[in-house]
Amino acid sequence: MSPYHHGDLRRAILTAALDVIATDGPSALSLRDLARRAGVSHAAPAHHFRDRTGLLTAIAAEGHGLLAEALARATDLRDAGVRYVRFARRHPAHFQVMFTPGLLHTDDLELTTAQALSRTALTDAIAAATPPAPTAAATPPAPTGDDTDARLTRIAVWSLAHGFATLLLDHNLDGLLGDDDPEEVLRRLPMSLFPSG
Amino acid sequence: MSPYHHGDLRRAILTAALDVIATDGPSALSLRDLARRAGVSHAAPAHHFRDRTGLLTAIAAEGHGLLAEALARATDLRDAGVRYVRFARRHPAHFQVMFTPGLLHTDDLELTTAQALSRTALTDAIAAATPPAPTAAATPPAPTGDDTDARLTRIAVWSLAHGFATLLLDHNLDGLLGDDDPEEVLRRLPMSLFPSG
DNA sequence: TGTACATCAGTGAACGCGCGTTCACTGATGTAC
DNA sequence: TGTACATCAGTGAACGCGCGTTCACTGATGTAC
Repeated sequence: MSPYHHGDLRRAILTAALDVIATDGPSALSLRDLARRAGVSHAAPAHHFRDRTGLLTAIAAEGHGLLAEALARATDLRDAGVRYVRFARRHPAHFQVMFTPGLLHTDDLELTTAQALSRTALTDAIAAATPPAPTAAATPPAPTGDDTDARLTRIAVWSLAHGFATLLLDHNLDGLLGDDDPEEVLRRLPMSLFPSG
Repeated sequence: MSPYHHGDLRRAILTAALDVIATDGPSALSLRDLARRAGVSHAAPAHHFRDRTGLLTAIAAEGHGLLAEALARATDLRDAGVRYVRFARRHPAHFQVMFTPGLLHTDDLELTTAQALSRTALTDAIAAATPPAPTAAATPPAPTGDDTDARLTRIAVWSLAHGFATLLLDHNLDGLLGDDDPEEVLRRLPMSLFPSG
């Protein structure tokens, strides 16, 4: 019993870290604590992740991969937003880490690759969902180029989904949502932003 | 020189704390460090803020006061969004702290009072700006009560502004904004969400 | 104007703690021949 | 099938550090009489 080699210590530490982050935030992370949770000597984690930042970087990269995967299946723009928020709720620890570059080795190759993946996924969802027609009644059919429209749309959708997810995770919407299902509220939320539905 | 009494140690520590938070985040705060920065013995801060959490709670309360003040001057809904983001940019440390209840003494009276103030300010801005007419073309003139509309509007505007501010502060929009003024982009952003403009 | 006393703000030494890092090590695994 | 060797994963003792907290203290300020 208790063999010398752990089997999959890397995964075990990641899992423990996700647990800690989801409960107490990234600042509560300590390599020694994670080693303890994985039943391993305190110096072991350094073998797999150079340091705290390396560990967080690995989590962020994994998160971008998962997010890209989720967004790739989006059927339209509204669905992309819903999937974004769903991702944040299912993987709160990843979500909390992946958009705070101060915690990460921002030049890590694995990370930048995964980031590009999730960015592309969001851009694709928007490109697929927006023929150039805006729905605002007051403005004429968009004399500006599609690029500008797509860019503004992207910022708007991303901001909305990101803000909703952030406020939700930090319990700032509790009072406003009552017992309603957050996902359902989100779906009904920004009608005019989602012309495809 | 160097009189025994500091003069306004409380303010000095707050200022130092805001500086640290804006630079390295709330997790970088240590009371000893702040005492050092204020040129005061390390046990002094405890006189004014019981502990780290007490200090952060004071900052959050101050932040909600400042936000309420800014929002109270809003002329319409779009302006409220702009002011929200402007607040986040001018007071990044306050902003970072005030919506993460995990860092705070959530039952602190000063805090809850200030929170109520900023919430009211946002609600007022929305109530003033939205006669019950929704702009979405596909739906009939809103058979549901005004309350629902106002609630959804509030969540949408808040999410959008909050998401934009958060992404902006963490430099996640750098690539998308280029050299454009963030405030200007925000203003043009969500046309259909701001029927009054 | 003077004295006594309470209150408040800040001091500085001491404590125990958990942390990251280093380092020589040992056990397990795989590969070459 | 067997042996030698390299490589990798994890150990455990030791270190120095900054932290929060406690505590008896002292200097400054204000107020009552």
